[in-house]
Amino acid sequence: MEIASKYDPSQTEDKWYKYWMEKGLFRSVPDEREPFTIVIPPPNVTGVLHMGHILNNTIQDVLVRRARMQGKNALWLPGTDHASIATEAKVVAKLKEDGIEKSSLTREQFLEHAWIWKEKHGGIILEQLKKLGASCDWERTKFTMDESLYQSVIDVFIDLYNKGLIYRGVRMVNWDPSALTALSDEEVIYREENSKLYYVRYKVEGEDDQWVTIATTRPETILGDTAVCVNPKDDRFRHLKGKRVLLPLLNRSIPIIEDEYVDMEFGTGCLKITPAHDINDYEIGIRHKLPTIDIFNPDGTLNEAAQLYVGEDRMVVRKKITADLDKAGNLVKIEEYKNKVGYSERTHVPIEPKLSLQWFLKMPALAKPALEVVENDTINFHPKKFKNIYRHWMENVRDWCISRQLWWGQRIPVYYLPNQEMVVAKSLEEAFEKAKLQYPELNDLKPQDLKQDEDVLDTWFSSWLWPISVFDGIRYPENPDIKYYYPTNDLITAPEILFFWVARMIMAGIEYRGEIPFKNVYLTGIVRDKQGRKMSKSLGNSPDPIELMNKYGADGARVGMLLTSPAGNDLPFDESLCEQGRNFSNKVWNALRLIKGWEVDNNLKQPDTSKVAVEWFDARFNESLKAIEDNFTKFRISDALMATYKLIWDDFCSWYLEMIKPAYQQPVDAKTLQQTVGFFEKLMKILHPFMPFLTEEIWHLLADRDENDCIMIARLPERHRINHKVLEQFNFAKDVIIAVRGLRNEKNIPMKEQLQFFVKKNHSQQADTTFDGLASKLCNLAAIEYVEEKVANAMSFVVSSTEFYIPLAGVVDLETELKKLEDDLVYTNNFLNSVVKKLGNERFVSGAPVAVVDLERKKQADAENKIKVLEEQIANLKSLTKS
RNA sequence: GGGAGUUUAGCUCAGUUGGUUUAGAGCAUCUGCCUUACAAGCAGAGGGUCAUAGGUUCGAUUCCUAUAACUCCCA
Repeated sequence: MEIASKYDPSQTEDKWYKYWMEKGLFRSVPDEREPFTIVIPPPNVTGVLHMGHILNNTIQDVLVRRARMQGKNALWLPGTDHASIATEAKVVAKLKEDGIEKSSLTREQFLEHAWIWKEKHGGIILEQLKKLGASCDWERTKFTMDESLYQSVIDVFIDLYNKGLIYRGVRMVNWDPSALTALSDEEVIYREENSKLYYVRYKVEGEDDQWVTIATTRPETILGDTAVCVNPKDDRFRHLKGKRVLLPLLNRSIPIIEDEYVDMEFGTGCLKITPAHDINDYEIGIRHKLPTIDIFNPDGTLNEAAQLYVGEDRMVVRKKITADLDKAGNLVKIEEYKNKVGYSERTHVPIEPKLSLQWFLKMPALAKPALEVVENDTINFHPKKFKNIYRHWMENVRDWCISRQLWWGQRIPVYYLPNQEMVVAKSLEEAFEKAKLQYPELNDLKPQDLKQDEDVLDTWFSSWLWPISVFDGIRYPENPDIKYYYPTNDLITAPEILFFWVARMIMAGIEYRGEIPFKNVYLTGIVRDKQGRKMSKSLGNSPDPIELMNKYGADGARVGMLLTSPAGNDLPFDESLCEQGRNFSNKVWNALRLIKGWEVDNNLKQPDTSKVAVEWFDARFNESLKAIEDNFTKFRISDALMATYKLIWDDFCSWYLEMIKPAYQQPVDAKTLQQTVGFFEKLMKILHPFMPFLTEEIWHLLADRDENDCIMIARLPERHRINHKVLEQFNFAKDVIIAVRGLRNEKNIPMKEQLQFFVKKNHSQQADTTFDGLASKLCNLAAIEYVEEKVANAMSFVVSSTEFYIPLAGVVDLETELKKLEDDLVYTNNFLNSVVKKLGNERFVSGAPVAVVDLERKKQADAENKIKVLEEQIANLKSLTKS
């Protein structure tokens, strides 16, 4: 069979994915095996695949494929998130393009459009994940607005309301005047801006020509001022205590109050207080029982309460009021000023702090057990450092604002009655029945008198149930799926949403299952570009993952992402990483080519060299396997991959295959071939979770297999005892081989030229000839001869305290040889000194553990032996140069 | 302003309760090779005052304190 010299992923990847799907290999149903479950962090329906998804989903696929190959019943459950605000913004924009205003539609009409949009665009990411090789059980794909998940959210709202944990209250929220909704803090982006600081003077009431000057970045909010505040320690304003000032333009009388909050150094040390439009002012307002005057309409224009500029936009008013203040003689000066302004992540308009009636969930009682399970390591974070951050947040947790002024999402199941009361119920019918019972005085109440709350719930209020609701465990807590798959095993997500999502899932898990939702949380790094900026679509600094996969193969891209992404560390992405992944694919591919290219001779006996090679590689394999397994238990995925990479590239390809490779056009013996194919299969199994496509292709090329015999459902190799002796023997031989190669390199001796080779053991050490045959083969030595005397006219080197000689008349340069030996001697002497110093220290010898002292003694003996040999050689060479 | 974290080779990172040859890996760099699996390759080499200053200890990259720089979170 002809095998191309370059591996071509486009010939294999789609083919095998289709094959796995057809065979139903991703499917999981409960059975008697141990389950292994991962639920996907559901991507937004608005999204397209970006580099963060590639990283995150590759890690999940690695873990789930490995678990499957360990014989567990592995389920990776996929799905998407309805992403309230992002999706609604997209749909609104799309409608606008078609000439439709959202305000012209009813709620039902709008939702119809939204569902059409979702059906069309919602599955893009999941389709793209298939190209990555994601081994999800697609038959179980869920969406946070599916009927069962929607109803679970409503049930939970009602339950928490009945438990007294949900309440309605006034709070300062981040208001998006364009989307007309409250935003969570994480949906606000702060940008440093060049703005202006306006100095405005207020006249002191009842005084002739006394003024107080304040500094503000937002002069338009003056119309909502209800006080002026100074620091009680500030002597400059002592005389103003108890007085009042007149608001410019309106001449409203407001008090001068004192509060420690005021920074005496900033501006004039005198602060205007607008409780309705600034979070700090709001808190001062509460402390001093100030009235609040809300001067803005929801869309950012001024309302009647402002008295002036009514109906005009806040940005326009800022210009107008500045001019009017100037005209009225109130404007003192304007300074250039840099400050941070919050913008809406979705609509990019400046957010407006706004007082608003919202629904809240009380957090402290939910947070307490959720902190405990992390503190006592029932749930483990990887890396551990996130435990501190988590604790800090959970100890300072604030109530959760769960309402959003949107249509796309789970509508709040609260119904308002004509008598200003409300009932909470699953449906209008139920609410109606409840209302009649609770308020019999409303005797002619009709269903249409009930008005359901217009708002929907925060998207996180549905995703915090995800690990339960995907198995319908809220509505049917005893169903077989939830009982089998919950709690899930590992959650892979980004640190940015540790609080908003992870913490809340833990709370929901404990509240509704009495059990944690997952055992391990692996926090990935953030994918950044070379300048350290987060990769994002808006910056346009992200490569298209699909093109990346086309260019380097999905396997190559997966390896590229994993290689330099230790948990929790940011990953400055570089395409060359994927190139490295592709190169590795090709290396593995060519190992296959080599093996498949050999003729087998069944009459041939296995050479001793191959027998030794097999013994060594078996030991090396088990040694690496131990390290890889260890890395996996610690969630050090990139280290596990690197260990696998080196085992294959360095140990298998560079050493083992060279050891057993038959001479050109010579056949290989059957036993060696069979053992080598066995090794290759084991290596492919270990590699499979990282590079699923390549390994499946090779699996089927290595042997004729039954159509159901796929590597993705094969069992991982078992680890056997490690033969440490052969590893030590090899390490010595390896040093010798590298030294010979170095000499060839240095002296320009081609590989073809065979070398004479002499070995002189010292200090009555016995020669170990186990690897002699392999050394001869790999270095092209004529023979290895053991001698008692030094060899003259030869190049030489020392490994440990054994001398090696390669006689080569003409090329030996005594001066260089001498220099090399002397350098080596200096190094070894320095080393010996450090050891001797340590051992000469009385308190070290008596204080350090015996094993440590013994080790130092052995180092000393080794170094002394080597020094003796080096000194002899130097003396010998010196006598030659003289003569 | 409060809290957390980071600082080890040109880059990205390991370094597991302080001792495992005067610190390791991958990539990059340099040198020599188109050697009949692979130039997406082979063989070899160089490269670090472990951020700085103190302290504890027989011994510190590792523990403590201070300083500096950067990052993130909260306000």
